[in-house]
Amino acid sequence: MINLPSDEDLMDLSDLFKLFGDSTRLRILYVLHEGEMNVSDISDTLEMNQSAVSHQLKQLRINKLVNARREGKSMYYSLADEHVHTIISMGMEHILEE
Amino acid sequence: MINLPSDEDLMDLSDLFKLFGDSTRLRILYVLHEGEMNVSDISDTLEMNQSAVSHQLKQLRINKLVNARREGKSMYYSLADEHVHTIISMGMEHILEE
DNA sequence: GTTATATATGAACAGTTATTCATATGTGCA
DNA sequence: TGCACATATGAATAACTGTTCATATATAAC
Repeated sequence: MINLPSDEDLMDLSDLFKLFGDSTRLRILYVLHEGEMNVSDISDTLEMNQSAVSHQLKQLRINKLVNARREGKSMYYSLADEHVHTIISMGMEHILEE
Repeated sequence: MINLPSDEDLMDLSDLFKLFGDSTRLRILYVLHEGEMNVSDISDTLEMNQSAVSHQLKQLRINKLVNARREGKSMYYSLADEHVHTIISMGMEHILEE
């Protein structure tokens, strides 16, 4: 007999991985791995539309992959969790191996 | 200055994570973590359409997350890579923590 | 208050994707 | 060869998702 996680956990888990399944969000996570950064600097660094960045940051925030803090007019984002780095590293190992 | 992976690597990486971003494929991977299994048994275990399972297995195979071998009329699938297990475990830790 | 800057948000559109159905291919056996 | 079983595949559909544009909200300085 096979011991599957509950449907709820499976949904949560696939929702989590969906976040990593987009190269834009991966780029944002890579940038934040260097340290916290505000929205305009992220947009400039990645040469992306501010609105697109903001939409993606919202998803990352809701799913607790990043933290946000306000400083004056700016919002600074940072990685929330060491798992983020581990998951990306494992994935990178996989694709680079062969 | 930030050291981003190449665009190609980022695409490969997001494509890899997309595979984990679907609860059907996660269920298949969980089942295969118990050991190799053929397509009909996977379909029965997960109460899924045979065609749907086959389509998903094809994606997993193309992306080298599973191996396939034929035995008579049946095709037996198994996990291809220890990274699969590590990635899922890290994800599960993340969602269960809080 | 007004204005400028920074970020967030809603709606719309285009592109992608999982599932289903029907059918094809492959294998074993009589 | 013919038939049954196992799996794969192509097309169609429905649902989802990322980006853009326009605009709203928030903060600071005046």
